Amino acid sequence: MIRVMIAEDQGMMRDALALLLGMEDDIEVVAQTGDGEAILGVAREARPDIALLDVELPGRSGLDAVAELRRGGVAVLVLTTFARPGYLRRAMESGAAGFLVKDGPVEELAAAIRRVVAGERIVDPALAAAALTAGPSPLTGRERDVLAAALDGAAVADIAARLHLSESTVRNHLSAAIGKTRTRNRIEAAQLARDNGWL
Amino acid sequence: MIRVMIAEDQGMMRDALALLLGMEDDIEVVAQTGDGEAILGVAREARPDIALLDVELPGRSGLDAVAELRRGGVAVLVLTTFARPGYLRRAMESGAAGFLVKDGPVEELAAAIRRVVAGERIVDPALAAAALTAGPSPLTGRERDVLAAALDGAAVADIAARLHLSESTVRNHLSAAIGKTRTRNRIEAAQLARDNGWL
DNA sequence: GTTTTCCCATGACAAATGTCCTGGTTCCAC
DNA sequence: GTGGAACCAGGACATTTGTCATGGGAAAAC
Repeated sequence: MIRVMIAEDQGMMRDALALLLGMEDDIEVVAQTGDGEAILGVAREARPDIALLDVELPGRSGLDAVAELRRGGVAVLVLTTFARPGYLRRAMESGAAGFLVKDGPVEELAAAIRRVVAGERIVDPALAAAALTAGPSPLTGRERDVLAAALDGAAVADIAARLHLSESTVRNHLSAAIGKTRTRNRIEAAQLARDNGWL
Repeated sequence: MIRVMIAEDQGMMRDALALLLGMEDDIEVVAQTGDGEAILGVAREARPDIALLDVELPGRSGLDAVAELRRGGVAVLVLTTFARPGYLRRAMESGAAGFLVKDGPVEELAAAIRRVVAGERIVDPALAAAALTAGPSPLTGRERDVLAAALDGAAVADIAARLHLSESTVRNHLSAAIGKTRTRNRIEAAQLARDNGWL
């Protein structure tokens, strides 16, 4: 019996996946949560063989929990809406055993779970190619911070205050990020970075 | 037997919903599509009693299809990830019989379908309140266009070219939109408008 | 037939943004 | 211990953005 836990914030999707997986003879859903913060605690409690993690979760990204779950002997299958190369890269670097996009048919899911438990690694081939061509993030830590803060339309002064920096420094980081992403302003830069999973 | 069609772009969600609804004794899933353009054609073919429509679909928003389905005698239940007041408003004004957010448990879905078929209207109370307090969109048609074009970080010159306007006109529309939304720049204005479902 | 609203457009101005330069610090790698 | 990279900061400058005043045309409302 394969013990599975599910971390997914959309209630309807979470329930549906749990019900469907529960119908498989060799799979048992032992825990569910919609909260990123709760993942590790729930896993410690339920001791699953494998965890199904969404990337975008309230509280804490599923990606942040991968390494720790791995250390606890739990295999991780990352499940996401967005096919972002940087997500795949981070998931794999943290030791995830598989990366699945929610676009595919449900049958893929149970199959992927079985293959992961059997020791295989699962990756969408098209996405893997994209991750390789896009390369790793060219951004430095601070550039990342500044872009993330710029994403919602904050002015330079706001960003500076939020990060405890001078306005000059913020503008320098922004300019560098715009240059590296070959975009024309902070917004394009921030959105490109987000879409590549660099934030 | 209630004949249901599903328009939803996430394959896994679509399959899962179809399977779950198919397990109900009185519900039969007669058609599925992941393409907004295809909704009307599929509905004509399958002649469902009720259509489950996602808002964000490739090709065409589910909201655009509501009025026409309604005219064809098909009840519409709008199902969306995002609880945006403007979506609810538009759905209801186009004649949708219900509006459900994907956050809730799956049991809600079958129940909502039965109630809609019985002639009731289904609305999330919290969301209805938000829609009422937020009021209708204050934006004029052109302001809407300009904000939508600004959403991805385009410069004034780009927007002007895209909409065949002068740069001055674009700046005037943007300024008006910023004023109406009580935001501080085009980005905040565009994001607020998007989050309210005004685009 | 007048008022209102929306649309388009200009010009002028202040403010914010993006670029480039300089120069300082720390930390790591070779 | 030297070079490189990341970090912080300031100043100067051109460009872009946002605001405001003004005015004309079209359509709908009264």
